[in-house]
Amino acid sequence: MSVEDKRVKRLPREVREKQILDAAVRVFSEHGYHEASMDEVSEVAGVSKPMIYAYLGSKEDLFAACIRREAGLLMEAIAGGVDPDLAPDMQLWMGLRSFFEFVASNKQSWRVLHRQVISQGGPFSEEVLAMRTRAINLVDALLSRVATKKGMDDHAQKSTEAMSAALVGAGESLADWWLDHPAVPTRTVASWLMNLAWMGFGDMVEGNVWTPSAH
Amino acid sequence: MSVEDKRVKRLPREVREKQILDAAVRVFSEHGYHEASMDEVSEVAGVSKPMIYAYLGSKEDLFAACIRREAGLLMEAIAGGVDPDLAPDMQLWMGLRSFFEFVASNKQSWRVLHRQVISQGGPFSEEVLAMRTRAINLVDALLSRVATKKGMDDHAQKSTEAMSAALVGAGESLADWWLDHPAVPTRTVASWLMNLAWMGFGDMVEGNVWTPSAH
Amino acid sequence: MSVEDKRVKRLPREVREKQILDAAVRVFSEHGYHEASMDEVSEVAGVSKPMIYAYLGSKEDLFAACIRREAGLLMEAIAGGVDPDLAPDMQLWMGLRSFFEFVASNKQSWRVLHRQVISQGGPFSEEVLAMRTRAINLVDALLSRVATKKGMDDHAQKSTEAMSAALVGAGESLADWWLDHPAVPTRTVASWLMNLAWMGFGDMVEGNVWTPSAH
Amino acid sequence: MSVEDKRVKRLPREVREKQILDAAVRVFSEHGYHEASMDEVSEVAGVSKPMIYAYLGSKEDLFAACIRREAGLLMEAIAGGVDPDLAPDMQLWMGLRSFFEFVASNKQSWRVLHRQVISQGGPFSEEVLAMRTRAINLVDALLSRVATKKGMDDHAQKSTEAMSAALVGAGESLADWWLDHPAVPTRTVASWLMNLAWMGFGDMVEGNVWTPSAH
DNA sequence: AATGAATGAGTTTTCATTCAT
DNA sequence: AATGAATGAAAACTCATTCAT
Repeated sequence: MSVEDKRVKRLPREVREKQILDAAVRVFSEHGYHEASMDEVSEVAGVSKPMIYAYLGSKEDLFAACIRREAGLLMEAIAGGVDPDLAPDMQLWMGLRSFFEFVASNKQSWRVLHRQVISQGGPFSEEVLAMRTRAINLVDALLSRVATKKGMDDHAQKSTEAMSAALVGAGESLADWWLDHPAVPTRTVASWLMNLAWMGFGDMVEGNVWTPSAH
Repeated sequence: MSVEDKRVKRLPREVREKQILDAAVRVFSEHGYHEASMDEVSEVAGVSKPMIYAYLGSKEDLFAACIRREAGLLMEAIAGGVDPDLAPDMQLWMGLRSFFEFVASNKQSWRVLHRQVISQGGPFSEEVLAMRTRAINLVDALLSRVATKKGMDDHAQKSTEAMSAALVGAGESLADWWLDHPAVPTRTVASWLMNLAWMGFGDMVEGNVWTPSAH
Repeated sequence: MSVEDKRVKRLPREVREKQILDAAVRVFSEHGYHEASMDEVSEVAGVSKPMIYAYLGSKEDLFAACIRREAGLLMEAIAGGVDPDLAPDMQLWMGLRSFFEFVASNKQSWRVLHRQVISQGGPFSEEVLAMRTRAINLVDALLSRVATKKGMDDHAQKSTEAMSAALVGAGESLADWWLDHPAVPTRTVASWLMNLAWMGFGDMVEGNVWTPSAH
Repeated sequence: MSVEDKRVKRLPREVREKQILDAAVRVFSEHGYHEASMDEVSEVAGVSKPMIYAYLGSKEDLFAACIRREAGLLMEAIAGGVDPDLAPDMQLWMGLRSFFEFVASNKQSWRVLHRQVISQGGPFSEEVLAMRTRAINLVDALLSRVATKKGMDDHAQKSTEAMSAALVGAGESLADWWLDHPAVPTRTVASWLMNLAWMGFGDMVEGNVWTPSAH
């Protein structure tokens, strides 16, 4: 009643910006970038449109700000859950768990991040692709350490980047699947992906590969 | 020069429909559904807008038609490359190769299919999600056969669906990565994903799983 | 089955024109001029649009042709029901009966005639107003004869035209009311209007008028 | 010159809404609903189209708003001119005078009200038919009082509704005729219709009816 | 700091009409 | 005689964006 009824006036900029971003994340996550309208954002935020433009800039800018903030939160959550002194496999494991935990408790954030991820070429590619690339690089770093240690040959090493991309995609897809199957516990989903990543990659590193010729 | 310069007149409906669909796939793949305008489609197709509406219906209908056609082609390509009498791993392998071959030679088709896949909630979710679901089910069928044969327990069996979703996501992501690294040969990319899928899943089926407690 | 299934080919012009006009009357009477589309007319007529344009001209022309034909039918029906040698009141009575009979058995014709009657300024004013004027003049002629005979003064005579307009409007409105109350027999409706016209006008002619001063 | 030349800026909503409605009434009365374009309304109103949609909704809504406003004015004018304590004939007389006075001084209002009245089936039938029905009921109430007092039999009583419809139609038609003959004074037109109504109906109530058999 | 008022520029969609066969 | 193919032109409507207060 108090929140919706009477618009609070004269708030400091910081607070207003947060209000607006919260509303924007909600609206973008519900309708997607294109179907979302600035009118709805302003309504949900309880703030007039000119304020949005004054504080956050154009619709595109606003979306970018959302992505940045939510991506930052996701990355923090993962980084916070991982101890960089642990062995790579434990790091991956902790990272995956943190990722799925984040998705579970921040569905809207996840949606807004993931929904437009694919749409290359759109007006916001940069923000979104940058974030995705960061994720891939993170995984790549871990995999590379393992590969190097095990003395993997050049060709195989070059593949870690591709594997990382594949794993990130697997994670995204699995997270989506999970949203439709909420009964599955976090650690179960995480362990599925962990196995896919670790065993699949591990075998490969060890030269234990599937080949058609074997058949 | 001849196709673009001078509008060919009075073509039979079939031909025009194909022209329009071709143009639509191109335009949608370049800009995405929302940024694409019917004006541009009509221009690229060399056909006036009323023809588009007369033959293919609304923008949404047109997009759905694109998805249906391209998804059909992709599925045909895969089905055509797979011999259902082979062992599951060989089927998966052939399927993956066909998939990547299709992506390589039909970049636009792939983009238009993949681009909007994530955007749940749009007006065309149905077409697009249906296609994705078909893909997941296909993989699931293969994985399940293996799991059953190896006497996997119930819990693990239940996971095949999730694994399939993850693998499809991995495939999509890897295909995207590949578009940026065209030097990599088809069979290499395919084998990477094959290993991830087969070895990762195979280990899991055999009870050879990674667990945090081991550390 | 035969009428709808297979378009009969190579019919003489007269027949085609009738087909088209029939369809047009039906379509116009159902949707009104503006909501009606040439596509629907052509479909209902079982004739391609170019034929319509070739035979009947533009949409406006087509509508005018409908009005002309139906108005002609109505006028014929009335004229055929009236014996010009009778006394004016009997002529009016017969005319009214014929009018209501026509409305009862040609609802579509009536609708297409009446519906757009009011819309002065539209593209078809002329046809439609001409028809209405003819009707008013017909009534006027009858009323004038009576007025003259009864030695009505100039001022009152001048009023017959106005009274005729009023009576035509009353007839239209009553016909509409009747369409919603089909249980009422034709002669009852006709007699209501007859009384309104004859007694009301008759009193007036005889100087038996209502005046506010009397109260 | 000042109103049309320079667009007055930043007016309160109320004022703009009135401006828009005024313009809409004018445009609709000139071209009718279908031929009128929102572009023209916006131009005449001196307001951009988005304002129209923001304040008054769709074209249909706008038209409905016009009808409602003008019908309200007409009804008020009539109600304001009638003393409900007077005898029925005086009420009818005062009502008719008020009606014609309104038509005389609000030609546009009358046109916009009357023009589409007939077009049943359009998207706005409801507004327009509702208004007409109100008018008919008003007359019916008066006529019924008389009929009851004079001990009219059931059958005849049932006819008052039809007579009311006829009289309303007569009034509409007469008003139209009058627009083309502006020299005739208001009270003359009103008295014509009054006589038609009162004497014609009065005779009927008294059993003084015209019958064909008398001839 | 904050907003109601306002719009330019675009979108999808439809329809009367005509050409080429 | 007859039509499938084709379009120019315009209509309703929306939205991101900004001005004046």
